Amino acid sequence: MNYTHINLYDYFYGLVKQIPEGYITTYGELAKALGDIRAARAVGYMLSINEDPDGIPCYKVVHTDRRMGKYALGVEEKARRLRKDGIIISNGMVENFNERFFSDFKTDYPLAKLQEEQEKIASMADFAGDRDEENYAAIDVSYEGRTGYGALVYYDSGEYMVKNLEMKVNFPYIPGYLGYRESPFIEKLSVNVDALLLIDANGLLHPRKCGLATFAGVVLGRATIGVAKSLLMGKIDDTGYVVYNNEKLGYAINKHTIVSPGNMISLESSIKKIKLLGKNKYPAILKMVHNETVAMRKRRLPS
DNA sequence: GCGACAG
DNA sequence: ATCTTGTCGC
Repeated sequence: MNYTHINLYDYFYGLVKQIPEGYITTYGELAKALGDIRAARAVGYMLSINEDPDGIPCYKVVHTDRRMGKYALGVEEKARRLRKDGIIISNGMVENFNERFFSDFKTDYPLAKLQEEQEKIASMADFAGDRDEENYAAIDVSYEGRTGYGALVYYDSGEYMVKNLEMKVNFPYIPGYLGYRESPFIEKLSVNVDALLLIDANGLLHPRKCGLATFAGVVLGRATIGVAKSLLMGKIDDTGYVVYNNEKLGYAINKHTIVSPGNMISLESSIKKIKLLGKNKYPAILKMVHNETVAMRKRRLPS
């Protein structure tokens, strides 16, 4: 199945260029123009790694509470550039904020559209049944800026096999949209690997029931289980289930091992599988693949 | 004012 | 995830 492959970095930098001369906006307002306020931190991140500070005027972006915010070339330089545009700065705060606030972005709210797509993908997911594969594989990705270092560790009758993949990413980390960032890695790494896929993320346990494990599972037509290291949403009840809106969407093997079904498997069967892999601990194969991605990144980053 | 916010 | 350019809600 196909899904939207948007370059959110390019789209975002295009929005920043829309801020008119003499105006400022906020991290949050840019996030809303992208289609989701939850992207506010990603806005700051994308500005921070912007390679063209003269072409893309990130100094025009400030905090919602009027604080000036940070700048790669230093806050002094940010203040200098803002003052040159007629923005009044005192004590690190924007004084003429209301008069100079720009929010009229020309946008079609891409993240809002991706949310609709996630709902559609979730409706195609299969959260029922057992799996009888003996073989399983785990996938993870580590990052340095826009470069992702992905790995797959495949277990087959006593043997471990490793695959690696280095790729540029066009989508930042935004809570709730991990599928759009990491699915390309899962797609390429899992080719010709006949195994149940363990994904370092959630599946069903997601605001739109479309965490990375589900997203990639449906898109690739593969069986997946999500194993996250922390809670995205919901509460762990006294029997270990993660409950959200009175629905059991996941299960906490422990505080740092949160299981939820991805695709072609039930929650109960997912729990059984992960418990089999390592008693009540985080599965060793996920630890292995994570270590592998970190090693890849450090190899490429001699420090 | 502090926590929530997959990776 | 890395090593830091956020915002909202309790």
